[in-house]
Amino acid sequence: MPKKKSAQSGSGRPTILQLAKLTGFSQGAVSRAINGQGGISDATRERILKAAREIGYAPNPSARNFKRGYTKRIGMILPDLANTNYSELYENLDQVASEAGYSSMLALAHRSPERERNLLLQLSAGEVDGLVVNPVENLENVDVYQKLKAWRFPLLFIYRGYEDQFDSLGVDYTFSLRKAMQYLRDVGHTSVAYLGPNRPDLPPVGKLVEVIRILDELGMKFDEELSVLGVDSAAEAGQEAFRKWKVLKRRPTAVVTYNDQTAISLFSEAKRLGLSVPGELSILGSDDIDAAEPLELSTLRVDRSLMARSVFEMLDNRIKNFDSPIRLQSLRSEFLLRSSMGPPTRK
Amino acid sequence: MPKKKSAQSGSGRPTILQLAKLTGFSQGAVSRAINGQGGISDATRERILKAAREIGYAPNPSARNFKRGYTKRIGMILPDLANTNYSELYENLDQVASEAGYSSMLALAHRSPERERNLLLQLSAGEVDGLVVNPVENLENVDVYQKLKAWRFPLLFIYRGYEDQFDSLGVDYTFSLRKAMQYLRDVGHTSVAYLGPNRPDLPPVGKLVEVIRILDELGMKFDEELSVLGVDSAAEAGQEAFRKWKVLKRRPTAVVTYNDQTAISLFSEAKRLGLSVPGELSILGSDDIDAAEPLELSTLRVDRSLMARSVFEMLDNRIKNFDSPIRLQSLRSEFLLRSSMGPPTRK
DNA sequence: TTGTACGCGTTATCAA
DNA sequence: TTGATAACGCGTACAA
Repeated sequence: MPKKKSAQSGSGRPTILQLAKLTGFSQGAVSRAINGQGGISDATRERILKAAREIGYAPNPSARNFKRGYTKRIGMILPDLANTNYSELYENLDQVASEAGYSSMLALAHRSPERERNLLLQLSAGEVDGLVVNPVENLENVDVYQKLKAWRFPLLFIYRGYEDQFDSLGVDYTFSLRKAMQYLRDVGHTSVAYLGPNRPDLPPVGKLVEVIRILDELGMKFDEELSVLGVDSAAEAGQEAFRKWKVLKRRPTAVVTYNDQTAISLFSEAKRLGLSVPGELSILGSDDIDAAEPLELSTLRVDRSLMARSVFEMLDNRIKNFDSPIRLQSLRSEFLLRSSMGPPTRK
Repeated sequence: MPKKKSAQSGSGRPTILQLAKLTGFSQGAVSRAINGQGGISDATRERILKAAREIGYAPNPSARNFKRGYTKRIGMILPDLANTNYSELYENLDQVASEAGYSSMLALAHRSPERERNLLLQLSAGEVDGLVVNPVENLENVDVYQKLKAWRFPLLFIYRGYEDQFDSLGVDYTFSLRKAMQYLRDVGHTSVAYLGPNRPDLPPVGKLVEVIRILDELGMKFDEELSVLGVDSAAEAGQEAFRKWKVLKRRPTAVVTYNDQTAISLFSEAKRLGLSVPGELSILGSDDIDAAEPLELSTLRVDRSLMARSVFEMLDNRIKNFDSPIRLQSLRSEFLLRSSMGPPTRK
């Protein structure tokens, strides 16, 4: 544990007091110079800033934040950085925030609701001025969200909303999914299966609902029997799917997957078994992660730079005006046709 | 800008004082209870902690860090999160740190030396107890590094060292590269070309040096003429390479690339041109990013979980004992043979 | 075992 | 334009 260094010890970093002593001005003058405020002559500001640069003085952020009561920093809580979706979103948010004079902070919940809870409580206690959260699970930490709201702490949810009580920014897959399904129909597919983590014993949620509804709209069949639900690990989704189809002695001609990782797993397994993609199996992923493009995987993409801008804009607005009305926004995703989708080969 | 809320206003978060008033104990007692220290009876500790949980009290981190003089937090400065290499390394570091009772903080330099400079100065001023840095460029910010050292601030460099003046953790490609080159020789390749950002007008550095040396050792030829140096963008490396080879009317049978992104670009272009990989072109990448595995790209990999553990261990050691001797450590990488490398087809 | 009081480095208010 | 000074919330030394 590093001992706290006393201010007069020569070794530690310089404080505002040392800079004051060095330049001969008062603490207050130095503070005004550093923070670019008025009430100081250009000459003294110049001299103070020059000295600051020379000795490498930077204000102690803890002391500054503590005193100010705000940080000019926003935080983002994500489950992990497992796919490009997250890392690129954060990268963009950091960029946007810094252009607007904020800094940013990333915290990982590592898929643990308890850790999310602690992060929420700690970060909101003065580490950041506002928080954008992709919640790990559904209803685990709602009490904390409510508490933060009662404390007037700005909170924005992404990818999921909370009963219109908080700002939220989601992704709308309806349009892109419809385009994708239309394409499949147009090239000759009549039914489509699904591969994803949805629990088979519960009513369908999320993207699966949309798929079913859209297929119905388009007069196509959702092949429930050949769908593979409840796959826990994206990495093994492909093997699991082919195992099921082997037992059934039947295969779908087209599969919509939960995300690109799942799709790639399916794709790899198909290749391994010597199947032609898209001839014998058309595959649609989702997210457009890095690996999707070189593999020529069709996917659904949301503009992550735009998403970052929206996220920042919404949160910044809530920070500046906490009592403004709740906003529920949705970003449209687009369909990227690549060669993993195409006409089925006739037997 | 959020106005600072006064402590007595009912809306903001509770402070230690409010918790004291609520429970009827003093500020000091509450502090001791929260921090699990002695000098307090179990009964009162119990009651205070219970009340804290109920109202969701969490100590203000700025105030706490400010007072303590340390943060129990480490920081990591990376150029970006462009590849799995970085995001996974940070993810692992965060995990390791939190297991050791630290929190962690990620900052992105966005490839700007100036931004790196500011981050270095700000974060070291009391945001974190130590910093691990993957420096953006070579000698731009050395003065800051020196200054931090003079201030006794713990600093660890990764992927690059600074003249034995700072702890550093690098990656040693010698062994894995030799294995890869041996494999190429054994299956019948006699010469190897290189594709990467190295400036063609300067003496070779980094991995290229190793490649040349190892090929020489193994009695193989480094094909300088067919090598493509100075490629600025990894995404367009493949096109650039084939353009050069078209002019020369000659192609290498095996190419070592700077990293997986470069390799994938080459791979994609080869496929687009109808070439067989590895028959007509063997390709070696480096980093083992997510996209490498489904593409069956051979690559060089360093165990990122091990790397994170080493990083933390070294930095933690420097934090706890600043005057311990400098450590220069190197992690061995391993060769992953996948189907992008194989025997050349005879004409 | 408990409570009181001081100071950490900074910003901001007020008087000079 | 300047300098002195009062907080900010917390941890802790010391007094009770």
